[in-house]
Amino acid sequence: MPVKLGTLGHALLGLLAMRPQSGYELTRAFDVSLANVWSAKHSQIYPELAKLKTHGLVKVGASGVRGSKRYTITPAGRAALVRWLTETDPAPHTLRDESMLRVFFLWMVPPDHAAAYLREQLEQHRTRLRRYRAIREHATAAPKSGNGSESEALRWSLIALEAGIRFENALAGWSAWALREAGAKEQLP
Amino acid sequence: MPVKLGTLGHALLGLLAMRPQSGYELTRAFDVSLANVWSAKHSQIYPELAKLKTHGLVKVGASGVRGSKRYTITPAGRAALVRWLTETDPAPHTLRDESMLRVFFLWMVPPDHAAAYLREQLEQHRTRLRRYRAIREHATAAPKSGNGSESEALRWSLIALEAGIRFENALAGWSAWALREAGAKEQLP
DNA sequence: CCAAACATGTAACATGTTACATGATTGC
DNA sequence: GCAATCATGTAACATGTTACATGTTTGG
Repeated sequence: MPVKLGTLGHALLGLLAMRPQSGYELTRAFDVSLANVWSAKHSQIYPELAKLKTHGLVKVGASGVRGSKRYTITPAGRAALVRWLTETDPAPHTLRDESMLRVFFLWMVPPDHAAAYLREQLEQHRTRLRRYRAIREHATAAPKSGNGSESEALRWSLIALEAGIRFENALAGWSAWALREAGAKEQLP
Repeated sequence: MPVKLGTLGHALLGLLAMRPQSGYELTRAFDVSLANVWSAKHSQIYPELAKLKTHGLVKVGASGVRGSKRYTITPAGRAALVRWLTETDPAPHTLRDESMLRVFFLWMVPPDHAAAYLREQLEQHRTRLRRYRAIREHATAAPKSGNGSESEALRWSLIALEAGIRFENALAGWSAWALREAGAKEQLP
């Protein structure tokens, strides 16, 4: 019977399918490119890599200069990843958004505080939007060589990035609208 | 020293601030209105309510006909909720979106499967969009009486709903764009 | 030399999910 | 009578976070 992996295990396999990496590099990947869709700390990643290794889905190659372990995906690992992508449905809606949850309860605080909250949300969405756009401009400008896997993976990461851009743009628009909508009550004497 | 509550505890206080409810009703609230921003199962809710009660943030009134317990928020509970809203920052970006994570790895599967995946995402976003719009149309049409808290809470839940509508709309647009973008490679001979 | 970044791991705790367990009421 | 819904709880397991713990290398 094959191992039952969670989302984290598959995410690690997906990152290793692009190129072999160390646990440290994988940890950084969760902090940067993947940060907006999934996150994981190194304390969760190292044990999970050990688990993947036990089940033959990855293997460790030569140690790097500072004692780093280079993990490589095995054919069995690739097969497991493709099965996950083709034969299982994404866990329905794992969205947990504390920022939006708070909006439901803003009627409890003074109107000026609610407005301040929305203004801050607006600023945050705009900041992320600028950052994402900068990344996109940078990535599409660079010629970017590499093996086939890496350039194909880059192509799809840009597609995901576009989702982030549209998402932040929509939510920035919403924040501005909500700010007007929230104030509407007070405008009237 | 005051209790340290997680997001769930505050979400329960927020729901109880609108009106007293039973654990069962709160469970349903997480399945419907709040489902898109936060979720919780009854097995997590009942113990958390007990914890809130222990710390005097809620109290139980008369039992309902089928042995249901009517939880009511206390002044201390309201104070704790307001403190959370005004004095703490939202946990930075708790977004976990398995559907979008998978997009990063779609280069691994045959192009027709990747396209099928995106088409399914498009359908799901459109479906939710229709559902949200229906809820908005229904809610804005109804006169909806109730106590002050409830109508103010409704006002803010509609503001949150608008975010959901704009979000699904943006992501539906993205899905359609991604479908074209993904196919672009194959079009060329 | 020393701080920052590289690099890996474990332990304790918090949160969240699935499965087990039980019983009452309503509508057909 | 019986199925669906209402109603509450616990136990076992899985996942995720914070804190503890240690050692290397590079660059200024």
